[in-house]
Amino acid sequence: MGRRASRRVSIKDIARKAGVSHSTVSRALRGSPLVNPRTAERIRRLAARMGYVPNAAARSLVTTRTSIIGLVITTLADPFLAEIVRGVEEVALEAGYRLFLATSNADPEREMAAVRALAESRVEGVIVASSRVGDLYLPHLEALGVPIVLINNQREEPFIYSVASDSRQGAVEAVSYLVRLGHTRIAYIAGPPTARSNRERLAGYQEAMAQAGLSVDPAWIVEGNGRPEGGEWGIRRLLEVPRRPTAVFCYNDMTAIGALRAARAAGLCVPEDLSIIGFDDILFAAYTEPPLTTVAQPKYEMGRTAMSVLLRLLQGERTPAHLRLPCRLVERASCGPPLESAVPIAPHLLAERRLP
Amino acid sequence: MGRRASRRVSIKDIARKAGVSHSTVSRALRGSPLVNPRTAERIRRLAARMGYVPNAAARSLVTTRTSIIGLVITTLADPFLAEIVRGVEEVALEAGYRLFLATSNADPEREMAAVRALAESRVEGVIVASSRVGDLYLPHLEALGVPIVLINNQREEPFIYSVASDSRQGAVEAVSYLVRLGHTRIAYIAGPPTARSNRERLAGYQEAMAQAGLSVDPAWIVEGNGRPEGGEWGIRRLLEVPRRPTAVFCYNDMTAIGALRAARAAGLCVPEDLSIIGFDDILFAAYTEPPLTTVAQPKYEMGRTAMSVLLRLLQGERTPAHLRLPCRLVERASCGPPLESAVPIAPHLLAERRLP
DNA sequence: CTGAAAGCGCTAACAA
DNA sequence: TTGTTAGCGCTTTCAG
Repeated sequence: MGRRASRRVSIKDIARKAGVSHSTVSRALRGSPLVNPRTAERIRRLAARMGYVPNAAARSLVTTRTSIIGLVITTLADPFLAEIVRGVEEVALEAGYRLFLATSNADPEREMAAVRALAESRVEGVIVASSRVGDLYLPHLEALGVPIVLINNQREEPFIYSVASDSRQGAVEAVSYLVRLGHTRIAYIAGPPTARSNRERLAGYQEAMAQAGLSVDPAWIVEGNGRPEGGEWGIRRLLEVPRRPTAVFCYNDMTAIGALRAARAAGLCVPEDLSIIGFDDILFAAYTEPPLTTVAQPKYEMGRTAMSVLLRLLQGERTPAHLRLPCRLVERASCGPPLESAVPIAPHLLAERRLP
Repeated sequence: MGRRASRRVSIKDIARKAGVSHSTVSRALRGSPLVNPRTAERIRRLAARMGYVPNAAARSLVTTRTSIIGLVITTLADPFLAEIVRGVEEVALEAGYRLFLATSNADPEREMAAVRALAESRVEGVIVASSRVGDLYLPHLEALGVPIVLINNQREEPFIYSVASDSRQGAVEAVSYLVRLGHTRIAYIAGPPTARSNRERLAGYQEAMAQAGLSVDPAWIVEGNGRPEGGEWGIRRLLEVPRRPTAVFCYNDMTAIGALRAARAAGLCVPEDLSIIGFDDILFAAYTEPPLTTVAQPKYEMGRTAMSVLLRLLQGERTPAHLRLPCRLVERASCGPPLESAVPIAPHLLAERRLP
């Protein structure tokens, strides 16, 4: 009620009022067993009444512990990150840690400023949740001398801790789903060639095809860039291939959105003429036309896991350096069995086919 | 290069090596004029070489300033927030402030924990960037006794500082655009009835209609909920209205996405049979089918402005309590002139009309 | 221009 | 069980 902001009350103020020493107050407030339970209770009540709020700076100065974790993100604009951050924060809070936000927007100057801020506030650990961390950034982060956990890092950093989703397994999941649907000619529209996730998804695609005894026409693997344009190019290229695929596995949902658009522009019906499957399960995937079947990454769990790993490192415990969390198929409406006809129906006949 | 993490170097360490007192080092490092420029330079070089990093906790203990701003967000999952946070962070960084993240996910317990964390770390100010802040939350935040700036707050808090986009003006923008296109029968699919933004957009809609000398059939104003389902219901209702509208202004883009879907399901072509306009310009608006014409809120600017207002408050300067930033029309492809025919063409004729 | 000394709010020996 | 004392790393008087 009467908590005013003017000069905050300190343990000394409480001590004076309670007629004890400030160390007794300190002990009582932290639940030390070295205080008479009755005085302890009295002190706690008094502290509450006086509106006492511990000063984190003072405490950390003497304990040399700050209970702060640096959360490094390239950009919040990545719709992917929200759930990850939620997971991180939840575990952090439970363990009494706070989150310091450091976004860099891929600007080197900002990155340096962010690292400096993290250093000055003496973060105890760092979680990097950004697909692409600047080449210079990571070394500077390491110079902080605190444990670092990377989430879904695109480059391989063997010397560091990381949590990632199992892109390869997710890709296998997607492609074998298409195989079960009856497809035999399945294409892959790739993402950024340097991205690790792209290499893994490609590997998963090839593995699933091989497992199904299906051969892969090299023309079915086309380049993309992880954005809608990439999906559009991809579909256009794919439409010219002699043995035209009946299903397309896309590097990610943004690519799939472009693919959907290009397919429509070419007069193809999804999924009747072409099945399209994405990867990521972004918020928007449920609202495309048709709603996008995709592979969901365990975002929230990755966040939780990363923070748990960091916690273990902070307690000096051993923990596996690289964790992989499985992905999960999300069936919506952009995939279906292939049409009986070997060749997709020409666009000008499409309208007819819609009449039952 | 040999920056190791073992016991950090302090100004005393530097002082010893430089043969001066630690206060001289302190002065030199902060660029005080009370030091011989030459020794100052020498000290700074030495500090850099020794890998000195100031200890924010120690400094803030004596200055009683923390340079920390609390950033309160309900959830990062709102795609809307990313740009706002970017703006906030940019200004904060420029001014030497750091951001402390406090998300609550609308969980009262989490909210309390978050407030406590903010209090203990002695944030100097708070920015609340969440459409809906818990009824209990705000009073607790105010008990912190530090300036608070709300961004796009949905309830009216007359006693507090706020930055918001001008929803009414944005709505006028949207509706008069439809009027210019030639529409006279324009509907509004509303958002959450309690939301301030909804009331303002409705007011803007009515204002623009009146300005254009157009009467509003009450049946053209239908309920929604700010999510795609709301848009779907809305369209279904609107399709049954005797004087059927030729254009629909939606409370937000998510509503518009639902509207788009329902229109398609009803066999209507957008924009030929029905123009649809959204609000917010979420990332996804560019990728709907057809790409959504909408009204963009100045997200980034709101973030910057909010932080600037906070800065001014922190410096004890006067600043307007409530700021409104204008919205801006983003033309894409979901709006067009109304068809000459008074009644939309029946679905089975649509295919024909596409061939010219 | 520089140094000595005090103290920010707290924790943690060490005594009593 | 409690109080006394020292000190975390820094800024800031106050004297020189």
